[in-house]
Amino acid sequence: MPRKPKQDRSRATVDAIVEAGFIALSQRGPADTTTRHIAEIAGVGVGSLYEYFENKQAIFNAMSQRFISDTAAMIKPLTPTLVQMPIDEAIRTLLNQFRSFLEQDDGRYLKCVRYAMAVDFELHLDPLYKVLNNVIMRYLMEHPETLRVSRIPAITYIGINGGIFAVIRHLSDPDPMVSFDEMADGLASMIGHYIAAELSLLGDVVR
Amino acid sequence: MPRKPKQDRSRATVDAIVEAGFIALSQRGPADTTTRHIAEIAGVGVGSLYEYFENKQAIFNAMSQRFISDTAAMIKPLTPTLVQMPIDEAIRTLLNQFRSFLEQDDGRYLKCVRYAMAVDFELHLDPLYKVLNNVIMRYLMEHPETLRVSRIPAITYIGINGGIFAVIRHLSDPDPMVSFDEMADGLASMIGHYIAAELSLLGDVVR
DNA sequence: TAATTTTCCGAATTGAATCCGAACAAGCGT
DNA sequence: ACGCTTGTTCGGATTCAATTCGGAAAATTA
Repeated sequence: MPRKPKQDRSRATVDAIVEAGFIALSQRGPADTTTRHIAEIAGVGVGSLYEYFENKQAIFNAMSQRFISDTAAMIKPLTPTLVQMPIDEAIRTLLNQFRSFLEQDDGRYLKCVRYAMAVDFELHLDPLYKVLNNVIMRYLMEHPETLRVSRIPAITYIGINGGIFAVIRHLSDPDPMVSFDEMADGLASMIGHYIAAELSLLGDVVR
Repeated sequence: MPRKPKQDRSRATVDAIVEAGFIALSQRGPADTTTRHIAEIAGVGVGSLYEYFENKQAIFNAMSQRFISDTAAMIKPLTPTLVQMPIDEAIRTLLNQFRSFLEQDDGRYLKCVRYAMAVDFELHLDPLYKVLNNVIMRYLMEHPETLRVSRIPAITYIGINGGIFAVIRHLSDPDPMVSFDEMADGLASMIGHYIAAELSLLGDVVR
């Protein structure tokens, strides 16, 4: 029965715990991250963890949620710029931004995603999907001719999921077959060509 | 210091333990899968687990390895058939086979893969990559004109990683935006169109 | 069969996660 | 300022799962 923090002091404690979770997890890995480590790094007693979190797993969940909402917050302001770009450039930009985001703070997020991310990913990824879907929707409205491309929902689904996991996997891969830029370029031109092919097909039919 | 099994009896025990791991994990989830459960399901004493496995994590690792090698073994014999198909049909076939494979035995594998990251077992994907790369290499040799398509390594990388994770994620998604077939069709036509677009581009240059 | 090696076991140990009640701080009406 | 209620912190005590260990049982060898 964890409580909700009512005062500023306790909100700061909760924050410190989540932050300490990122530090501990990225430093020691999942096996050696104990509640005492987290408490020590956060500068609070072990007992305090259980004031606001059901159990250790709940701390990881909170971290996951914060990570996703931070990612979404990072992408949201890019929307206006992205929708003005050619599709392939937009994808390259997005992938590169995601990469720097994951690598900031000495790769803290990246290390954590590797471990903690998938506990329940459908639940936590939601805000990120929302933002990305929004980007795509605005893109379509900005370029109305692309609305006639078929299989847009399926391509969106694959693009988003494939993109997210390909980036994470690539950054975790000690010996990737292709460079990051090559991969980004590959995904960008795959989707770019798909749309071009669909549009020219439409042109043929209309003609 | 876990030992290597020397007799048939002990090899059967090791097998039973790994098998019990799959059953326990898919039935109770990662948090409630204890060494005692695994031992009980396997029909051995708890102590026996540690005769052949360093620790609980090592059991999960063995499961991961078995899962990947089973997957690779499932795909390998499909190679000759796949390389004769049009690319989009080959992709659809592969994705559907992967799906049924994951869903066999009441989704035992699927559930385990979902928990995979939660339990922190690194998927030892290497053997699977090897088989898939082999399929692609033979495909290219069977259809030499496709060798001139650019960015083949990058597209391969994205296709494999995107494909694996898109399938797993889709099958775990309680409310997917698109049907499985739509997704498979999307990936298939995306790659199909990419290759077609690249080839027609080459044609223009040559002409 | 006796000696040796391999396998199996489960009670005892260990250590991390979790609980809990006492002590400390903040808000609040008087 | 003062007492009262509510929010917050803490760390020793408790609980429970992972792991160990020493010896019994089974298989193998000679």
